[in-house]
Amino acid sequence: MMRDPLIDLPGYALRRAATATSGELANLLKPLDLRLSEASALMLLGENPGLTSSRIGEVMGIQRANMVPFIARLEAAGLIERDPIDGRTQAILLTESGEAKRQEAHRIVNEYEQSLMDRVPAAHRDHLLPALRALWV
Amino acid sequence: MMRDPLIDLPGYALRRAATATSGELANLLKPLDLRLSEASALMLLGENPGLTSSRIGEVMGIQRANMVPFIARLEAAGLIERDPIDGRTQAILLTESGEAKRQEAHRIVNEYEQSLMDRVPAAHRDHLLPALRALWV
DNA sequence: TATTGTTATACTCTATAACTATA
DNA sequence: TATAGTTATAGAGTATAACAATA
Repeated sequence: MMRDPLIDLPGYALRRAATATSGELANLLKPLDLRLSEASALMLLGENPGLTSSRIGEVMGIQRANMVPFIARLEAAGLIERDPIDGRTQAILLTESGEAKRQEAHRIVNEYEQSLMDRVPAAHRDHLLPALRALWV
Repeated sequence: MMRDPLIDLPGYALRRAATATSGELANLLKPLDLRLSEASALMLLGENPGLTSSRIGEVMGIQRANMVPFIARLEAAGLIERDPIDGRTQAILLTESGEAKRQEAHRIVNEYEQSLMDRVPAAHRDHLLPALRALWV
């Protein structure tokens, strides 16, 4: 009854899939009062304590300028603390409550990621991640 | 030298791939003064003249409330016009200049989508779209 | 001179609630 | 009573330019 010229475009499908799944996971994280990007940062810091703000931004693809309110919110929530390295650089560390929050987030995220893969037909499943990596410069 | 626990998560890779590629295409469309979503709408209207605002929103996953400024901007740019169906419903039609813009956008988008697929290793290429469709509810 | 963190600002996309006019 | 379009508003992510303090 109508022809949709968009659904055959991989880039369009990529955007739709990303916004749909991001919204789902964001809702699962809402009870923790964590945004998606914040949960990601906690997980990154869990494996790499003491990263600087700039370095976190590089890894996660967030610009330095945008890291300022980002880190400030995590600090205000008591999840991280800053440990000065020298006069201009600060190591970011999880607080005790940040580590607890990280564990909760980790469980929710991993469970969701598993459910995502379950939704992908088995024949395509192993191809998804490598294909995505090729697009994500 | 650092372990990134995020890059193995398909949902995370999906977001990164989507934002990276969306940004690239958005830049290609900037000379046309078209946003990504606007180019998509023009392409949709090209195949389906006379869709209502609500219907466009349903197909593209944009909420009714957000369609108002969206359609208003396209109208202000002279790319579409509204043709009242009854007292509360209006068909959206491409103007002549909207159709011209649609053709330009179509060329740029299709070229970019092709380049996207070229970036995906051949072994994974045919799996990408079906995998994405399974995630995009 | 280059880098880290910062301020200020703007734009795009998404989300929610509630209103109006009409079917 | 349900629907199409609308208003208002907020939040999240991204982008750019410019600055201060420090290395």
